[in-house]
Amino acid sequence: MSQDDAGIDLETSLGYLLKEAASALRAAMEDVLRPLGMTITHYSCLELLAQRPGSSNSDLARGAFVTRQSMNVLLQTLERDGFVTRPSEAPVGKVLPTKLTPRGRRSLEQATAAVRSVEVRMLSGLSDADHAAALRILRSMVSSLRADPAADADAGSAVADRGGGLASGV
Amino acid sequence: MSQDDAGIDLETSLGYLLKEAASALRAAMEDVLRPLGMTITHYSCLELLAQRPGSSNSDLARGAFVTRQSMNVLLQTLERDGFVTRPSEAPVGKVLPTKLTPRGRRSLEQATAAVRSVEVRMLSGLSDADHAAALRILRSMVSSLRADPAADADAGSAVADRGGGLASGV
DNA sequence: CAACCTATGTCAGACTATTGACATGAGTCA
DNA sequence: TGACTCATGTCAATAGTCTGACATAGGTTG
Repeated sequence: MSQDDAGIDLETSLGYLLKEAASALRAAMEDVLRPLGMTITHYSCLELLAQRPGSSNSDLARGAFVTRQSMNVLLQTLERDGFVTRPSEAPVGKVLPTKLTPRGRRSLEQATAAVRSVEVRMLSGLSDADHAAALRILRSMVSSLRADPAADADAGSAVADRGGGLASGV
Repeated sequence: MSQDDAGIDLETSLGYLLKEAASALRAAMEDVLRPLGMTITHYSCLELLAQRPGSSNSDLARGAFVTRQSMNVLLQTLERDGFVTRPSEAPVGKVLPTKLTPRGRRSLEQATAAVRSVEVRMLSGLSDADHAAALRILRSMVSSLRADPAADADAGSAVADRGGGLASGV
C-alpha cells in the first residue's frame, strides 16, 4: 500500500531505466557523431538508405523514429549537400525513392565505424546470453507497448505518425 | 567481412532496438499524458519532486535527462501555474530548493496512474526473471556507456551537462 | 463506375530542447 | 588569506522536432 500509490519508484522502474539507457546511448552517439558534423537522425537516415536503397521519405521517417515532416526537411538538406538523390518526379504514385550518392556512402562509412565503437562499448559488460536476452526482452516490450492501448479507454487516433520502426518491411 | 564493414545490421542491433523501445515508450507515455495537459519532462519533474522534495533545478534536470536550462524554463512555468514553489532567495549557496504544492501533488496523482498503466502494459509479456534480467542488463549498459570514452581518442569535455540520472544521490 | 479511405509529400507555424555564455557561491589547496 | 576549480542559476540565440493542414495518388468497396 505504501509503495503502490505513492508514485513510481524510479530506482526500480524499468521505464525510467529504459529512458536512462536511451539517454546515455544518445549522448554517446552524439559525442562521436558531432566531430563528423552529423546528428543521430542524419546518421540513421544514411544507414537506413544503405540497407534499403530506394526507401521513401515516410519509410525513412518510420525507421528513424521521427515524423515524416522532420525527415523531409532533413532529406532536403542531404539532397542539397549531395549525400542523397531523389528523382524530381515520382515514377509511381507519390513516392520519391531515395538513394545514397558515393559521397553519402563515404560519409556513412566513417559514421558507422564511430557508432559501432559506441555499441561495442555498450555491450562490453554483457555475455552473449545477456545480449540475446536483451534482444528478446526489448522486442517483447516494443510489441506490448504498441498493442492496442484502448482496451477500455480512448486514445485511439494517436498512433498515426511515427509508428513502426523498420520491422514491418520483412 | 561482408557483414562487418557493411554497416550496422538494424535488425539485430541492440542500440537500434533500444532506441526503438524508448521511442515506443515515449509515444505511449505521451498518449496518456496528453489528455492531462502534461509532457513527459513535465511529469518527470513532478515525480522526481515527490520522491526528492527540495531538489535543485540541476538535480531535476539530471533526473529527467534534460539540460538544466530546459528544466529551468519548465520550472518557471510550473511555478507560475502553481504546481511547485521555489524560494525567491537561496537559503544557502545558489540552490533554490523546489517543492510540490498540493495542486502539484494532485496533478501528479493522475499522471502517475496513467504512467503506471503504460509500464504495466510494457511488462505484460515478461516473467519476473525477465524483469530482473532487464534491470541488470540495462544498468550494465548505462554504466558502460558512461565509462570514459577517451581511452585512445579525445572527446573528453562532452559529458558536462545531462550526465547522471538520479543514481548518484544515494 | 463512383465514393471512400489510407498513405504520401510538402508547406507553415509553434514548441521544446540544446548550445553558448556569464556571474555568483562553495569547496579545495597552497 | 588568495587563487583555483567546480557547480549552480539564468539569459540569449539556435536547432531539431512536432502539430496542423492541404493536395494528390492508389486501393477498396458499395
